[in-house]
Amino acid sequence: MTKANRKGGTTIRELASAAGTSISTVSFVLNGSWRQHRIKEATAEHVLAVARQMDYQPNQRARGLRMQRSSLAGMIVPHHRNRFFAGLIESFESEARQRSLVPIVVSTQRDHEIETQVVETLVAQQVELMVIAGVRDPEPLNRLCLARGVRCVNVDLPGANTFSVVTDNVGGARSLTRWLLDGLASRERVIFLGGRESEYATDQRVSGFMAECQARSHPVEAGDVLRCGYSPLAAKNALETLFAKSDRPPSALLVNSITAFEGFAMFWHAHPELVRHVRLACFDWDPFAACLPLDTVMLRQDMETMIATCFEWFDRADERTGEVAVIPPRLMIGDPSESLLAQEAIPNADPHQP
Amino acid sequence: MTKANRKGGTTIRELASAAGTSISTVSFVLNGSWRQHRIKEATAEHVLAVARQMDYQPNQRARGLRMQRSSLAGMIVPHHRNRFFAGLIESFESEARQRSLVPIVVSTQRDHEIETQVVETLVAQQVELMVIAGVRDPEPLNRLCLARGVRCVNVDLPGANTFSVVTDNVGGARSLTRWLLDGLASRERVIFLGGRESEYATDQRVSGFMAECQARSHPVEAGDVLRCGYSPLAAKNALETLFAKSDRPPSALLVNSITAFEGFAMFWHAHPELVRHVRLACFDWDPFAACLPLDTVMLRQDMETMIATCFEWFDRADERTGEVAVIPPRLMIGDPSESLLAQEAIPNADPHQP
DNA sequence: CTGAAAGCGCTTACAG
DNA sequence: CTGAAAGCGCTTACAG
Repeated sequence: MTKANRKGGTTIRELASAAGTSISTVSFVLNGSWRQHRIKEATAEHVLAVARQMDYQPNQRARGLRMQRSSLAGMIVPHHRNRFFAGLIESFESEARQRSLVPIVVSTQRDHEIETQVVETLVAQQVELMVIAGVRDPEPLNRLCLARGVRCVNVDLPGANTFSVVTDNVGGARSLTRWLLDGLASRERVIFLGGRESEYATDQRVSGFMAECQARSHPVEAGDVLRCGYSPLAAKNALETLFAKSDRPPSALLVNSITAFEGFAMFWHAHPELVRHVRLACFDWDPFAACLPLDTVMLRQDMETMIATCFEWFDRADERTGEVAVIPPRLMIGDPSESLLAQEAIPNADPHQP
Repeated sequence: MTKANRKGGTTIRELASAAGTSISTVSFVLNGSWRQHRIKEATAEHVLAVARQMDYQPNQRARGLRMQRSSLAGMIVPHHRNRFFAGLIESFESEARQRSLVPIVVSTQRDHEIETQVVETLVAQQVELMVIAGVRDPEPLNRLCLARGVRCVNVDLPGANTFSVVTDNVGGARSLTRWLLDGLASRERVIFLGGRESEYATDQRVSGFMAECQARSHPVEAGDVLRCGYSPLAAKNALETLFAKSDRPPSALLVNSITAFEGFAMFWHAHPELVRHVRLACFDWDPFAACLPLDTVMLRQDMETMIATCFEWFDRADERTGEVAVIPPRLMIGDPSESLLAQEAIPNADPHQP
């Protein structure tokens, strides 16, 4: 009957008095446990009707306080600007919603300060689970979570003190390299471009690259692996240097990550003639990148399965501390539309633990 | 001294007893109001020390319940898969954080059911403000917010019952069209591609397109405006039809939105020869799209200013119901790197209210 | 200078 | 079949 309060809407107390019953009865009815409490069907229906009429929504914060659960699911990512993280986020949201959790995704700009601050905030909100994606050093963050009893999993870059889920970096890099080397003469040069020094994902991908070259007896020299970082500009500059001073320009390029590929695109835009006949492989996927009129193969990480694997782990109560689940990616060749893509499974994606 | 509890860490009660003082004192000290309560400096320091030692973090849910504020800031977006929404999200996060609010961004897949459900959930969490971005019909959602006293603003698509912030669609479309028509003979055909029938943004952009054509006395026929929707496939199909049956193929193309541009890229990938010499303009921006070796101009919406305008409105307490703030976008010509871009302001971005 | 107490809006034994 | 009461972890008048 009464209009909603100045703030936050109707309370259960107001609802109870409007329905002419006690607070407990309302609570039982609303939470569906009224049969067990042998509440009259008529009473239940009446309460429900009044609730609807007053447009009652329980205050989740009070509910959470009392029940010691928040119904919140937390996730941090470096940013939102590529398909890999966008895909992780959307999968996360969908899995969270399926479990009636409100997904809270926050980006942290790869800044350790912000990462720490955001994780602390989310933990203080008592999120029920936490996904930590794309963080270089997840272990301090894992500790923050675990200290307050929040289960967390690392995605993309693993950590020793909880469960982690990563792409099959070695297998993926091998497949890309295999494709690059096909039909390449052994004197033709193949380059690995992008990624960081002493970083898990790059280490793995370089080792896949090297392994495949070795298997094909394709020579690789020290200067052929350019870990110039992930930024577009750094990749572009590395390419400038490479093509400027080399008497033996590369015939094939394995680009590590879509951001480095952005740098390649910039270089190509500036010097189209230099890279016209270079074979290209990229460890990541983007619909526009896939449309560039170049001989390109891209690799799409399986974000859906990665996130599903996280939630499977959340759902079960088992430990698996330090374990790493390895998810095979997919090669994307040919038609640039995601749905219509020629997909090729990565063979023998053998799980391995660091 | 004591280790954190099984769940949720130390409580203020535990902290008080460990510090040998009362709960109130602890609370005053922690919230910085201890000077006003004339608490001894020594006591304050001691409490702080113990808090640090026990790694105390106040339970935000209890705090929020008591103080009637959540410290949460809500936002909904259709998805995370393009730079426009990614930019809006990152700006939103940054503005929210500057105000000590936890940003909660949830994507809703342009599905009205999900939109409603998510807004209800966020409102039930008593978010302190709400940004509703890219929603076709924001008014029911506005009502949900307002009914519970949550201030909300619409971004991208306006609504009548609150404040809204949109890009200068008319001015932006005019600038793109002006660029397209430059040097085009009047018998050469120019096409508007993408967007929906009877949708605010498309209506505005089409009217900007028509206005500029008229101003230049460039003829436009009925079949030259193809509102085929936003999906890549729809755009691709529209292009197939256009180029198949037309005896007079288009010389210039204004593509409405980056998703429609994806469809163009697919078409181009399939029929490179057909569009080699077509001038291209796109109402949106993407770094890879900007690298395509085509004669292209892109328009970058000013996400930062759009979100800043929302927060300015949140900060002040004024009404401005039904008002629409119009934010000028920027033309992006030439160098594909975002930071190095040749930027050109859109002239006379005159605010207009629907 | 500090503490005991009420109360934010819920849930859930417990008593009848 | 239903209600009164305790308590989740905080903040803040109020009393001393």
